[in-house]
Amino acid sequence: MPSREAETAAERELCGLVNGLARQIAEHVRDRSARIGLTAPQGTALRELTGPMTMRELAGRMSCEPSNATFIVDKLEARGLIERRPHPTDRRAKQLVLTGDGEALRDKLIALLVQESPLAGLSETEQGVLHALLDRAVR
Amino acid sequence: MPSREAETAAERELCGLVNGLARQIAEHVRDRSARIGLTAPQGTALRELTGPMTMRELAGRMSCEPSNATFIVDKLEARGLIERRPHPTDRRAKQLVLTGDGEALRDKLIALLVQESPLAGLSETEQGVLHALLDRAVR
DNA sequence: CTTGAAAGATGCAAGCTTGAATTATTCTGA
DNA sequence: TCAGAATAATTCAAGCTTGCATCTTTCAAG
Repeated sequence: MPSREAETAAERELCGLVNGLARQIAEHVRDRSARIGLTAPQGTALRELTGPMTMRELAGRMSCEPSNATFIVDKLEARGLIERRPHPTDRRAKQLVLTGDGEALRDKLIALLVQESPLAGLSETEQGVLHALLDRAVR
Repeated sequence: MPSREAETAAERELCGLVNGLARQIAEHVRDRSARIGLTAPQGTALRELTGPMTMRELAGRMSCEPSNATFIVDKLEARGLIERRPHPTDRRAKQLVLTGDGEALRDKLIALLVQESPLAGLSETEQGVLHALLDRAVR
């Protein structure tokens, strides 16, 4: 039976590993986004725009504050990749919609992101186990 | 056998989970650091200062750029928690050493960080499996 | 020895992120 | 109905992070 001390040390190491992997993933997104002239957060936003959604929904998917989503969407809108439309049923909200250019660039980005994913080192079964564990951890 | 498409979708979801957990860990550090009057990066630096080390080594442990480590160490030094000493064998480098106050505050922080860790939801065996998987992934 | 490449640390500009207001709109209960 | 709470989005200031340029010191090949 490991000591309490060794236990917490292992836990801290585990945190380090999680952060390291997250960092690697972020680096991957940054690299691929740069190839199409976008910053990492801009690329993340484009990736998460799987369909029309509100600012808040996008912020949730990007795991960032709504005010930050505003900042990033401003950039994408200025580039003509996104449109901010009035929400059909809630006048408080905006509905984000990709333009034609936005759609095209998103397809390109997705294709780039698939290549050499940081998780490629794990088999499909391993990814399944990892998924289950993380699901339980973040609960 | 899952389609290529479903496969990449699962992979993307997995990335989201990793980021989510990393975020939760960061939030935990931010919260505990705040209780002793430090920001999250300052707390991380204090936690990683397990002994005398160079700026570069600290940056490596914190997974950040050396220039950022400079910024953060400036703050901790101004607070009297850290000292920058000349490195004993390499005149290019600095040796970071905790002051008495620094040691005391670090102990307090470690004790706080142990409580209700985001990974507490996982059993010890599960943490072991997770550790092995992440190790393979970040390789 | 000496010259050039590399490594440690820092300064700075630019961009990212957060948290705390602010405004507009919707929801809820009396 | 209507006042108050809650929600969507935005603005702004302050702090964080990165990348690049610079300086100093060390290393390595000739």
